[in-house]
Amino acid sequence: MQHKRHLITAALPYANGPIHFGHLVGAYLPSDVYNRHRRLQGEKTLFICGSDEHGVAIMLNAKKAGEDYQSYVNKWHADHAQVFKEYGVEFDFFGQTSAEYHAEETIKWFKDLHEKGFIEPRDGQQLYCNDCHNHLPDRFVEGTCYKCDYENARGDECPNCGEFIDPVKLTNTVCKICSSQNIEEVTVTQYYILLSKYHNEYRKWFETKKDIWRKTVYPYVNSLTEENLHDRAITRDIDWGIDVPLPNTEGKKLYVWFDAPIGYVSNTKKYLEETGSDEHYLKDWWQNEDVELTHFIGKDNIIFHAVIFPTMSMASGQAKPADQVPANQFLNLEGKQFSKSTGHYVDAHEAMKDFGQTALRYYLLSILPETTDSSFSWDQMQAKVNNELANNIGNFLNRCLKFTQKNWEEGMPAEYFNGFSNSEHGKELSEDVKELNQLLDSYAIKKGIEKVMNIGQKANNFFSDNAPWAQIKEDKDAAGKTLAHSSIYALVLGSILEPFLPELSSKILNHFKSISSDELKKGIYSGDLSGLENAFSKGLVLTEKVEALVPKIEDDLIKKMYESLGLEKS
RNA sequence: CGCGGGAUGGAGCAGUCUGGUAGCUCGUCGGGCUCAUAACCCGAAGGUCGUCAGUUCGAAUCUGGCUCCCGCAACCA
Repeated sequence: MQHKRHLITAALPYANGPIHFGHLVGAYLPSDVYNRHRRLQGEKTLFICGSDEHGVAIMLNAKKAGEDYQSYVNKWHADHAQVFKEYGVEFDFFGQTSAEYHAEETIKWFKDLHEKGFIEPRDGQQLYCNDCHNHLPDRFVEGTCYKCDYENARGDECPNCGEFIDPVKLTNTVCKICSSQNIEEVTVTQYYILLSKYHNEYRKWFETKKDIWRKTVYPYVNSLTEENLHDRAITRDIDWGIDVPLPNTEGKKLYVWFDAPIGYVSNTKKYLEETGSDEHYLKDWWQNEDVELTHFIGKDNIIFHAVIFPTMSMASGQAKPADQVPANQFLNLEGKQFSKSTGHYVDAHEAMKDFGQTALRYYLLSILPETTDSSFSWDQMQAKVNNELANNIGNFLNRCLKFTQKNWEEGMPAEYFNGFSNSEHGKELSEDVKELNQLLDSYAIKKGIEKVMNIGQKANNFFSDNAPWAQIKEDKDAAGKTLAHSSIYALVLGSILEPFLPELSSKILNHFKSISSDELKKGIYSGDLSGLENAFSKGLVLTEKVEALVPKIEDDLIKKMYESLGLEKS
């Protein structure tokens, strides 16, 4: 089925700390590339994100920072918005789950699921700290394992024997919030979402994804859901979050992971309202079968986007389930995990100041962990940016544009541009661009940017093989034709770089602004070069000053990066 | 024996579903060119595809065991 609309979401960043390269490669850069790609194909897209602002972790850190919850999350929300701006990640809307409009939407979902019999209260045993007065979920306690007597068993799993721990059975239990041992077991009533009731319907839908979803996603979800779906508590006894919309539930809030994914929906609604659109967020988007819904996430979020949210959506009838969940693996830094606390960490804002958007987007996109965990290395970033981006693409543009400008100051005549689209090179270029489209259609973003580099290499080869510097001594028209056709390569490169490196793309296309049109751009992007001869019917005059488009990364800067990590440059 | 993914020339990765001369980018070495950001072009060296066993005429690819790395919901974002 050919989709006409694309609803694209990127994982809601948790408003509890900085966004680093791992988050960018996991969800934000690939979703941005995909969104720009679909837009350039002329398809209608909606790219939605927002801050995820509830949950116990935020409460603890806000308290630690001595701030009230709202201003704490607002601060991180603003910081994240700034990172996205710097890295050129352009959401149509970036909302907040602490906002009133989000609570309204979430309550609607809760009531709907409740009325349809998918939510019910259950009594359960829970630990409560009498010193800091917190209910203690499993990750907030430690104790002695009741199976192997290991003393530092976590509340969810014993690292020694691998047993899945029931936290109320631990002995010598310690509160991880305040280190108190004054912990008691209390009986609490929480509301559960009965995912198990929807197991058959879920599997029926899920099994249609067998040959569509990535092999890092489908087998994993399959193993989690084959037997049954676990009912999950979706309320908590805390004082930050959305109130449970039922009588006699004072002090209970909705669990953060219940409301967070609904944020995609509420933010869509808010966006359409704010922009004065006459579209309806459900009928035109979330319930529209002609919409392709894609969730870009990291592998840690698979269960929520591939199991729980689709089930909530289908069971409530509020929304269609995801079409695609192209989850990415993780990114390491110089072979080890990013860790802010140990300083093995790179601040995304600082990196942007030093390297700029084009270099960072290029390197990060070229190491997207689409199939396996990958590693960020400053040495490799320097090598790849300098050798591939600057020397290949950057230098090609420079040599092509400078040569043209120097020898055809008043412009190149139209006839030089004729014949390219039907030539061997033109046909090959057209095929390559079509292949690029297919790669991006199927979420192969890393292969996509490799394809673009490959096209750049071919452009360089075309230039070198024809040697216009030699041609011009014998036959200026032949040299002119080489340069005109090279300019076409430059124009095409500028167009197809747009999803990946929007800043570089617009610098390239700026040289061609006299001949560009939306129609031509769309044609080129789809691999149809037939509009070129008409576009160049008045020839080409390069009026912009030609400068090095991709500056190289100097050794000193890389050395500085290694020093700030406390590592020797290898 | 909980589940899923991964292990491929110096580095980073593709190829594994659908078995048949091991591929890409970077790095290294040799040559060419000089329009260009000391750049570009051509060529070469370098891998028993984690390990052990099996199936097969033939295995990176299929099967089984093992080792190491990453991740993992069931009131934790």
